[in-house]
Amino acid sequence: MNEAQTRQATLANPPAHDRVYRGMRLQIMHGELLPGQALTLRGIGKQFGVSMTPAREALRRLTAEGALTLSASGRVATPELSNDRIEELAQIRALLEPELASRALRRAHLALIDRMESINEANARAIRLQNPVEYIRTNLEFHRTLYLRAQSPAILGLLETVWLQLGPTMRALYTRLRRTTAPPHHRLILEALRAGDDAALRLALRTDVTQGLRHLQG
Amino acid sequence: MNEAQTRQATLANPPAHDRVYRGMRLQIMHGELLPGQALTLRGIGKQFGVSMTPAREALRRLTAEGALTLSASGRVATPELSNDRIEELAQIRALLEPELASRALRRAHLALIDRMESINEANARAIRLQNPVEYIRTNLEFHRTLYLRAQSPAILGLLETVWLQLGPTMRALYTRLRRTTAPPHHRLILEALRAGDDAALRLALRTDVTQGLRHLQG
DNA sequence: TCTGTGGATTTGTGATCACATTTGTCCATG
DNA sequence: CATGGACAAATGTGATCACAAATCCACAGA
Repeated sequence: MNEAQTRQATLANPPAHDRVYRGMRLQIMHGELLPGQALTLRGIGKQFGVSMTPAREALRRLTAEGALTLSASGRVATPELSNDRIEELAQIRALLEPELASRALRRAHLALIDRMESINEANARAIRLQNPVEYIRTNLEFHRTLYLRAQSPAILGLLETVWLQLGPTMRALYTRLRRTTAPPHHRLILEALRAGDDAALRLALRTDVTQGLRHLQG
Repeated sequence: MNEAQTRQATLANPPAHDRVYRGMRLQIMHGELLPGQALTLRGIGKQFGVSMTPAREALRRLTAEGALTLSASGRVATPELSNDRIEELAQIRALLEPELASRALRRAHLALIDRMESINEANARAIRLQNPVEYIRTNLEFHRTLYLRAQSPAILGLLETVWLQLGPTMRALYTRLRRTTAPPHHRLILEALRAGDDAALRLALRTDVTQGLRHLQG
C-alpha cells in the first residue's frame, strides 16, 4: 500500500540495531580497532545512543560473521588471529578472489578500469601519508570495485566476511612494518584487465593476496 | 510474571540463545525445513521454551550466516534460492572442498577411510528408505569427516555456512527427483584416498559437488 | 467472482529491569 | 615484594512490556 516510511520521529528508517551493525562493521573492516580490543554492550549502546538490546543484536551478528570473538563468559572482542588462521584466511582469499576477478573480466569496460586506477592513486596517497585506515579502506575498495562487476553476490558476500575477520590484523600488520611503497601487484591487475588476459589476471590477484599477508607470518 | 528464573547456578549449561541457535541450525542444515518457511520470534521461543529475547538472538545469528533471509519488514524465513545463487554456492563448494580434501589427504589414515565407508553405507540406506533428512545428514557427515582431518577450522567454518544456506534447497531437490541410487562419486573419493592420489581426489570432490547441485537448475 | 476496505490480530523493535557471574580493586598477610 | 581473599563495580543474560507497523480476515460493493 502506502510505502511512506513514517517511522517514529526519534530514528530514521533503518532499525537501530542495523545502524550499530553497519557502524561497527566499518570500524572493524577498515582496521580502526586493534586485535584484542574488548567491547561491552553498554559501551556500544552509549556510543550509538541506543539501549543494550540493539547493541546486543549488532554484536551477535558480527560475531556470527567472525568479525568478533566470543569469550567463554560471553564477552566480545576483536579477534587475535593465530598464524595458522591467517594462512587459512589468505588461502580462502586466494581461491575466491581470482574467481571473482575472472567473472568480472568479461564485463569490465574502460570506465571501470579508470575508476580502479583513481582508487589506486588514493591508495598510494594513503601510503605516503602513513594513514593505515585509509590505506586499508582504499585497498579493499580497489578489489571490491572489480568484484562488483562479477555479479556474484554470494561469493562477494562470503569474501567480505573474510575481509572482516582480517580487519584488525591487517591494521596491526600495517603499523608493524610501515610500508613505504604501493603494492606492486595492483599495476599487474590493471594491465591484465586492459589486455583481457584471464590467466594473468588470476595470477596477479593470487600473488597480491598471498604476498600482502605473508609478511605477517612469524 | 515468572519468578522462577531457575538459572541453576554453577551448572555449566549453555545459554538459552545458544541452545535455540544449535537446534534451529540442525533443522535447517539437515533440510527439515522447506524453502520459504516463515518463522516468528514468539513461535521459536515457544518451541524451545524461552522468551523472545534468546529466540531473537538465535535468528539474528542464523540470518547473519545466510541460513535465513530477512524480509524488509524484519520477518525471517528459510531462503528460496535463485538458480544464479545456487550456481554461486556450488562454485564456492567446488573451490573450497577440493582444497580441504587435499589438506586432509596427508593426514588421512585407514581408520578414517573405514569410518567414511560406514557413513557412506548409512547414506545408501537412507536412499533406500527414501529418507531425505537422513540422506542429507549422512552426506554432509561423509564430507565433514574427511574435512575435519584438514585441521583448517576457518575454511571448514566458512564451508558450513554454505551448507547451511543450501539446506532447505537440498531438501526440495531431494523430494523433487527422488533419487534411487547412491551418489557414484563417493566411491571415487574413497578410492583416491586409499591411493593417496591428490589430483584424483580433488577431481572427485569437484564433480561430486557440482554434479549433485546441477540437477536443481531449471 | 473479484476487489478493496475496515478493523482485529500478529509481529518485530527497543527500552528497562532483576539477577548471576565475572572482573577489577584494595588491603592484609606471608 | 608477592599473594590471596574480600568487597565493589561492571557485564552478559533473559524476561517483560509498550508501541508501531505489517499482516490477516471477514464483508460490503461493483
